[in-house]
Amino acid sequence: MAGRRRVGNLLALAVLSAVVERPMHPYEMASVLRERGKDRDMNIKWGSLYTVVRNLEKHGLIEAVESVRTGGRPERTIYRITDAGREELVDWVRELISTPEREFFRFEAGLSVMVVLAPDEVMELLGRRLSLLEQEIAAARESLAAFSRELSRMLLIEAEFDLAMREAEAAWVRSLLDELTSGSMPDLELWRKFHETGEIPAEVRDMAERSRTGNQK
Amino acid sequence: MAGRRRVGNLLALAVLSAVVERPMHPYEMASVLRERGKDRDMNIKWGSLYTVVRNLEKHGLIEAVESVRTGGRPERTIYRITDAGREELVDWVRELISTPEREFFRFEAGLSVMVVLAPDEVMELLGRRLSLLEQEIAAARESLAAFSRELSRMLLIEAEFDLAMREAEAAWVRSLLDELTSGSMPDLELWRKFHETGEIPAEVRDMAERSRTGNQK
DNA sequence: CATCGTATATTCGCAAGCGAGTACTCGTCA
DNA sequence: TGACGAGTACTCGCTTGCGAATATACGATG
Repeated sequence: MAGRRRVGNLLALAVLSAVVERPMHPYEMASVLRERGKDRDMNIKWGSLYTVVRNLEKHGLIEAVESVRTGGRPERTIYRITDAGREELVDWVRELISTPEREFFRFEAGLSVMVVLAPDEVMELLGRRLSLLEQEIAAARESLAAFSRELSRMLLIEAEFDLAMREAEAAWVRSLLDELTSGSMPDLELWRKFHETGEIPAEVRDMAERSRTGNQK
Repeated sequence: MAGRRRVGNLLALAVLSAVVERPMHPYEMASVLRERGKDRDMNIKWGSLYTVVRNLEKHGLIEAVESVRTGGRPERTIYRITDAGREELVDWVRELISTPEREFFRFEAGLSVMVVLAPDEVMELLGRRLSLLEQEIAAARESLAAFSRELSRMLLIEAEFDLAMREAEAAWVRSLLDELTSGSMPDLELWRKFHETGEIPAEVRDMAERSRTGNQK
């Protein structure tokens, strides 16, 4: 999965951002990252931690400093970041911030095959989505407000972004739902017919077949 | 990766949505899906096609009908959807539409570690992102308009969603950039200092350490 | 009719990812 | 004092994902 990154997993970014402050052993990285809520910003699976650390070492981005044994615990290997690692970290962050990447929302996949359901069911499902979204937004807003009282905004910027995206999604769903329920969405009757008749409309499919070429990106 | 889905890869959803119309062999599924632009709605890697098809068969969601040989071409196995497959398809779409799932934007990961860069650099990078986003949006808008001329809106709904999300992102970035350049973002001076001094501020980190608990979800 | 490019159709093998398991330690509460 | 639960620290092994390779057919072109 590397792409241009030698270790592609975002957990590697998190690890680098931890060891850049001081040398640590893997379990400590996990604690630090958890404490800072990084597992909420990235999709971190702790099962991958040791694999990722090993790969980072293999590529010279971090290096083992020493192995200490405290009490009877298993031996812990302490890693520190290398110059190459520091460079990778900075370069990676630059890229993540400066370069928009196509995100594939699971919702989008759902929308793109929604015609397998009846329109009325879709409306109901969208309604459910909207109300769940609203709940989440309320909770997120509240928790953000709570944190803001003791934390600089700059450290909460990701949470603000996340909130903004959810609000945008909710707004979009709301407007789609309006169009569907008010009946102002074109071809809605056609769609409904398919589901009473049974199957997919040759005419529309043909249209689809025809034009699909030369899209952006 | 399955979760509750027996075959977790979204390519499996696409495959099901293709074979629900008529039996096909794998390569034909690929052509059909490509033609319909499904590879733009989901993050499809064609290298996974045969693995996914095999897994779908293994779980009884599709089944082989026959193997035909046309000319000297390699033998093609034709699959049709089963009742279980139809059920899975419908249920999956229901879930995708009704249940919002936390998406992990790569940008968010970047934001969450942006403090490793100097504030002025971040502003520059955000500027670059914004202009790239604007280009993409313009292109997407244009291509959507082109398609709309010959295609029902309902078949372009995903593209509309995608566009809306990008617009929301652009708006958010623009407003962040404004706050940073106008200097209205709090603690900006503190941040700048770190980078002249050299390192991360104990005070702020401590704040961070303290409060992180009981977030939403 | 030799050649070349494009479409057809699939296989292979490595490596990444990660859920689940292991094993030990320490504090505490009865 | 011994049992228990929570935390510490890591390992294992299966599965999935996917880039790259393979091999043949077909039509166009010189």
